Amino acid sequence: MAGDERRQQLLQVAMRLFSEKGFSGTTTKEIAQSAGVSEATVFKHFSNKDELYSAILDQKACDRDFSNPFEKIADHIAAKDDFGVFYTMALNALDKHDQDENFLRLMMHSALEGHDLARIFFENFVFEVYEFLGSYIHQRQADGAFREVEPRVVVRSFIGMFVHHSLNNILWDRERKILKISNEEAAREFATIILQGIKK
Amino acid sequence: MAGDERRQQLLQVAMRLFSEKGFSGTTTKEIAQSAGVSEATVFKHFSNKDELYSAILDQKACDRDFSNPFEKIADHIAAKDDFGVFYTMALNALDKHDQDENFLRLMMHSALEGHDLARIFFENFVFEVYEFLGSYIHQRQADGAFREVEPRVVVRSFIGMFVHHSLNNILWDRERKILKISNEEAAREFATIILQGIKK
DNA sequence: GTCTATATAGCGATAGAC
DNA sequence: GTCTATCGCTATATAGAC
Repeated sequence: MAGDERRQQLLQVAMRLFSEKGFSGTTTKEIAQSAGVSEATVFKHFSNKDELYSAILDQKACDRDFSNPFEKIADHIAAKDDFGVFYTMALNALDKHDQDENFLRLMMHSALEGHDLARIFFENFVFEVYEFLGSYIHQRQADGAFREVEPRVVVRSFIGMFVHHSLNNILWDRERKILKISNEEAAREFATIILQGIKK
Repeated sequence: MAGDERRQQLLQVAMRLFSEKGFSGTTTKEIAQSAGVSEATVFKHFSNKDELYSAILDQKACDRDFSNPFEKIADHIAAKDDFGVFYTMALNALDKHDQDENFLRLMMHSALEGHDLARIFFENFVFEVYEFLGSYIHQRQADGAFREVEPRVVVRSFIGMFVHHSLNNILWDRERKILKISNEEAAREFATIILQGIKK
């Protein structure tokens, strides 16, 4: 296998294992075995275990997916389509969490372990969401459409709904037995609750 | 130090370390050093590392704190004081998360690592909250006070707000710089949003 | 109840052949 | 680019003295 190809494969495998068992809970031996190579090969591609995490970070940091939601809701923002803004935001996140199940786990592990991965994600993406959505809420308050609440509290409440929902699905309810609901329905309910909750 | 006393001390130390670094990220040596004893002493009190986790589980499982919120909101339930129910619920959780910062971290680590601790907590406590609060919402829908929404979706949305808020505080905003808000204010906002969000 | 000393195994990482 | 073999270290756990 070509160098770059192998490197990518190892990154994928490491990402999956780190997301399942955390950094300290994953051994280089497991990574090697899951990739079907020897441990020595792993260390030829990444000089040490930490570098594997850094490589994941580099890859995720460059991932333009993070800026996607803003593009997706730009039209709704411009049209002051409140429901469209919140619904699209939630649905986009829920779908992303479903499509890449490991992502949330990886972030949670990283956050708890104090690794940079989650911090970077937070500073580069979550922070932007607060700014972006917060300023929209502020604007709609000026319009007289929303009541006076600290916009960041609203953003936190809203993000809490769908992040917690995804975490529940991943951690306890993978088969969706406790709460059988599609992402579309969930996004609709969350958007409806938050909008009704802050409207004037 | 007496056997029971030492045992309790070791449990406290282990709980703190597990919550900070997870189970696999914590060494028995660290536990011993933090408690000011030798490793051998740790293994005299707990025959192996896993038993330390089990002992924590036993202790937490017996913790009657978990049933507290229901008692605290019983009056509000009886009086159909909607705001009181949701406000007290949220404030109680936020205060508990503040008072025992390690608790949420321990639960998250445990959940991600697939240990029993979080599962037991979920089945014995969280599940009850869904039942309890869910049936109250159902009742208030029958009263015509709340609109028709799946009660469990409402419960999930609401729990999501304050759990996510606590997680944010613990993981990123320990100094409360990003969102400076007291637990009382937060609980009030969350309760207001959810109530306005589901009222008829 | 606690210690020092030690056993055993697994971890991250390297050397050197192919 | 990959392997086998191996190193040094640390982790869990035990033995046995005090």
